[in-house]
Amino acid sequence: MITNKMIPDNLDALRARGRRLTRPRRLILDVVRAADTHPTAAVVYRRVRRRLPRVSLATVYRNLRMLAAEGCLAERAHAGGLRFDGNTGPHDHFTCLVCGRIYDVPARAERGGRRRIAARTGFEVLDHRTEYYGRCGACRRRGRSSVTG
Amino acid sequence: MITNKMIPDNLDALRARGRRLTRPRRLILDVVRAADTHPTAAVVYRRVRRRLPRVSLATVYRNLRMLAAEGCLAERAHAGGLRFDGNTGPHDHFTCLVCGRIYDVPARAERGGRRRIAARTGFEVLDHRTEYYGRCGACRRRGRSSVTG
DNA sequence: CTAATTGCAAATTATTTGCAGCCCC
DNA sequence: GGGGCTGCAAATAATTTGCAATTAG
Repeated sequence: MITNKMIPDNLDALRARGRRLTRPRRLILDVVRAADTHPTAAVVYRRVRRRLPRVSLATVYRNLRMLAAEGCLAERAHAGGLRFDGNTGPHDHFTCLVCGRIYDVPARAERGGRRRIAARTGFEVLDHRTEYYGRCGACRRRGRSSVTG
Repeated sequence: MITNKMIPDNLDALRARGRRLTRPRRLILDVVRAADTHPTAAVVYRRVRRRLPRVSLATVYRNLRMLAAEGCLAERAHAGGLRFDGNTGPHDHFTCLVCGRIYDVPARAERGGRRRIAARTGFEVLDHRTEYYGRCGACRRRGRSSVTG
């Protein structure tokens, strides 16, 4: 089990870089970190507004982008828009083709795949990421087909 | 080396499904298949119009989506918009962080990663895909840093 | 204090849709 | 010749930006 307590709170590092820790900013980061699956900007916006109703969508977008640039969270392009991931540690993703939810799964062990690509292509490989697709436990139990919905 | 000759020309299969092989449709598929890297809808649109200047952007979008649904090409969400891939065989991708180009690379051998995920999560894993990130050969030779551009 | 940050509204960008006419099969 | 397809233009959806007012440090 991974909790936020185990992840060093890089808010102080942010402050050191001249970023201010405003109420909306803290809350946006909290919401993303507390999220079960990987929320879109719109979802973050709705959750943030439950506690701070004056926050604008523009502020949510600005902060999500800034926090991603600062390494406090990860930004990922998806069909239907960007999604944000409060887990910055190494891990892979599983996308349920039925319900669309995206789950974190433990990272696959690295067995020289990067080196192999580099050797074959002459490219400099700096990072890699694996995505899995299928049917999650909940949808499986409900007997929902991944094709017919 | 994989060539289009080895991929059965599923245009006939399309026709069998009641789809018509119009001039724009053929050309759109040709353009995507002939593309070096993975074009956006806008890029496909520009290339198609070089040969068929009356084609509209809406037609390009409609056909890209339809051809993807029919399995003639693959659609992938990326920062900056959707991209399309004429190579429907199994392969992974390498994204150059300097120039943004996306290259096909041979698929990593499957070593039980899917089974492992299934065992740990109880999910039904149907597919998986690995993305590599780094600096491509051209950008490397030009000495462009992946950070400073 | 004062520069970063915000809310609001308007601007961009990406993608989809409605519909009358066109053209594959 | 009839229904799928197309072009055009207008509609949505997603994201960004300008700017005066606000606020953290």
